Amino acid sequence: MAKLLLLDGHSLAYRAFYALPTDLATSAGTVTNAVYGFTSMLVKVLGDEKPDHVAVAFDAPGPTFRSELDDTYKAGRKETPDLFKAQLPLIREVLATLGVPVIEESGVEADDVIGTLATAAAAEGVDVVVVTGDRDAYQLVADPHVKVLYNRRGVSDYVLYDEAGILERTGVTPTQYPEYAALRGDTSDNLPGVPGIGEKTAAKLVGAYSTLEGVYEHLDELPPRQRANLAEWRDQAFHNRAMSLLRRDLDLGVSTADLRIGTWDRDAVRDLFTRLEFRTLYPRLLEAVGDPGSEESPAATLDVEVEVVADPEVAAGALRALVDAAGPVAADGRWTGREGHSPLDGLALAASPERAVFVPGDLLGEPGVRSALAALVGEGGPPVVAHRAKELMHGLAPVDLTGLDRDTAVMAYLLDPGEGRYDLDELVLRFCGVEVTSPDAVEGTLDFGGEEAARASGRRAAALLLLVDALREALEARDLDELYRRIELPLVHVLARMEQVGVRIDVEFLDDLRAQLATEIDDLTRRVHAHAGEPFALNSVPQLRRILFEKLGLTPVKKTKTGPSTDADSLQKLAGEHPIVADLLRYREVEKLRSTYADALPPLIAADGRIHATFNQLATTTGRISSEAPNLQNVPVRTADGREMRRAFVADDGCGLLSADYSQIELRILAHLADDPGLIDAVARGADVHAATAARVFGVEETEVDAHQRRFAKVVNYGLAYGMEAYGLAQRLDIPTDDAREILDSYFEGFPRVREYMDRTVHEARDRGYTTTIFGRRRQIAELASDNFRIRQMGERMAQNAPVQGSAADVFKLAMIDVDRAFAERGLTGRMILTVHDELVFEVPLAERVLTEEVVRAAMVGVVELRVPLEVGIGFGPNWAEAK
DNA sequence: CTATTCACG
DNA sequence: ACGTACGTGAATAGT
Repeated sequence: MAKLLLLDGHSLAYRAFYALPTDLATSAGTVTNAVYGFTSMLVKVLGDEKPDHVAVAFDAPGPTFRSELDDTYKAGRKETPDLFKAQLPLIREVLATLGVPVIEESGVEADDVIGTLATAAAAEGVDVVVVTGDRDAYQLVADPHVKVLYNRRGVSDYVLYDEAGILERTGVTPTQYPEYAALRGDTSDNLPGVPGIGEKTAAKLVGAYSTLEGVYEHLDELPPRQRANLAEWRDQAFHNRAMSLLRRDLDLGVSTADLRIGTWDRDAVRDLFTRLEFRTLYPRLLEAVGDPGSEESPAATLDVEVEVVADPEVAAGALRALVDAAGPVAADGRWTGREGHSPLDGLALAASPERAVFVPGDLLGEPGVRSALAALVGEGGPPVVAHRAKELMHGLAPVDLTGLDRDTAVMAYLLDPGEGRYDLDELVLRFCGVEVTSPDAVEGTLDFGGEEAARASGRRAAALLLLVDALREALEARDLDELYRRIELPLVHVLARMEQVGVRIDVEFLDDLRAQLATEIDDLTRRVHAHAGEPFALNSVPQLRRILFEKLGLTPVKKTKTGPSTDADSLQKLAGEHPIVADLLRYREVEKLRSTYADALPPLIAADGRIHATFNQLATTTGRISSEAPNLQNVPVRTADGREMRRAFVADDGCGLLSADYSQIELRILAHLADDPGLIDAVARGADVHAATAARVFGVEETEVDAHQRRFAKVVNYGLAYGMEAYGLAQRLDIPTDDAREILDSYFEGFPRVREYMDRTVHEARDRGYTTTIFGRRRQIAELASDNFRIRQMGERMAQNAPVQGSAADVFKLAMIDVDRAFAERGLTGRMILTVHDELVFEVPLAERVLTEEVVRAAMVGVVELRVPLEVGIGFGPNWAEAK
């Protein structure tokens, strides 16, 4: 039986456009999210439905019989974004290359074309599947030959409706659907339904009376409210029905036979997909529709022979054999618990994509196996490839992964730090077009002997060898390999060691602090309840809103999506209106300390009395490191009470904590990047950077700068790198926006190259689609191509900030590596324990303090030669609070 | 799962 | 009229 697939091109592409991020773009910056989404939908349904005929219908430009009937039709819709329109020609190009007929007819919509083609084909006995995101197509299912594959949302949420399915979903038959839709209305087409009649009532009425005419003949049988509304909205209802009825009798000049799937040019499709940078789609297309008759087809699945070794002797022998491998050796760790947080349950190793060995976890502890492993992955062994090597290092410890050469997750991060996810399976599919997941790995299968897990791990190790070549090529093509080798790769070792060392916690101190905070919270809770005149959940914003703005009648300052804001900024402004506000602010402060730090830290203390946070190298778009479980980069410091928390972070016996931080590193980076003589001079002169910049901006001697001027300059200095505007400056300085504008203007007059640099940076980012740092780190910024003014503006600020924040991150990471090396060279035993964007904290034996300070400073200051000197501040103390 | 708030650089 | 400085992680409430 023949089968015809009909797609509503416009509605599917539109869904894809909103479902996928617009940073899905080629490296040249062409946004392709709708093209990609639509094409992958097409490939998917071609594979699922295996039709022998196919066509895509588009809405023709210009008026249609519906807009003639109703000049407000679809008026409620937002204007079609340019970013979407620009992708339509590409979609047509994809379809043309694939040989899929595109049909559009002026005066009607895609749905009507589909209605016509479906009706004709069904009459010929052809099965029809209509793929669409438009519910009007439901009416076509009245014919038993026709089904609708409805795209509910996104690109992958589909449901296939036959007649029974429509009845179940809507409560009416396909034939009755237009009657039902007429009563219910369709807000997205600007067709209001009858008030008080929703899906349920509409279905009931149509079920009882079949048609609108039937409903209106029996109005007297209905409850008064419904009767009145139906009567009043009678014209609208009939209008709605006329609008949703599909045309099925168009003269399109094509017959079903014209839509038969033909051959397509394999090279042309591959070239097009390459140009669009669709790395996964080609193999998926081959999988879905088969090869259009050509010799060699790329391996879409991975054929790996995985040997599971069960004996220590055999395992050690296999490992020793790998040492002599000609090329790199890939390693994949297997955990049953949380990755990187428990011993390995097994390790797969591969020196070729065809073969892997899997060593079960219990064998890894055997002395013979361990020494063979140490020789394999340690110094002098072959280059090792791994994915998320830091976690593997934890799993292998005490064996050192000194031989690590390539961490594919880190490589993928450098290619696109905005991606956020770097799953091995996805990367291998994307970059190599190969499916890693074993075809015989059936979900839900019980894996008694761990055999399947072992095979999966072996396949991952083998796939790594394919992936690493593709990634290396991509890094080299973008000049990112130097950044990888010099900074990111050595950093993996430094971070792994930091996580293993951890930071010691003074539990007793923390307990005391916790008790104090709890007492104060109780007290404040009582006071706030008394002010409110009733108890309520203090942490609930809705409840607090009701108390403040309804019961107590305070004046809303600014609003959020859901109501007036209660953030600290707003509360501050309300402090004069009611005494509850001061207590509330204090409550928030103390509650934050308790919940986020005092209560959260103790459960994270390990058996060694230390907290081992995870430092994430792949988390930020700018290149910074982040910290989680816990976040040790936001431990309070700005207020005296908050700073107390830092006393809980202590040095081991006989040691102190040494804290070293770069002074104004971002401002210095900016001075360097902008090459502004004034700013370079102000920063280089040293004594007081903010006073020096103020002197230039306000045209006075540095010694004559008053406190206001210095504060203004300081806020501008910090805000500059973020693309701060007059309004933002005004907010922070609590001055009129006009005054802020004047300050900003004279600032840029004093440092003209800074403004030029900012403008240049944005332009370059717009042209290229990404920004770069001193060391070539890239950040893609798709927002710059947005048609939404606000999003585009945000993109401009990101583009201004990313090179500064990112270059500072480059320098800082390099400093971590250099300090680490210097410690080893100088025989220092201090250990790096924390990294906080521009601050490093070390646990240092008291006897080594002086030398360590010297070494740390020298390494940090000398890490890179900029147009301005780098400065480092150092403190030392028994705990983090006193190490400042 | 999202919104709000808030801690840090 | 809106929104307005970048980058994070975490707690809490509520749908």
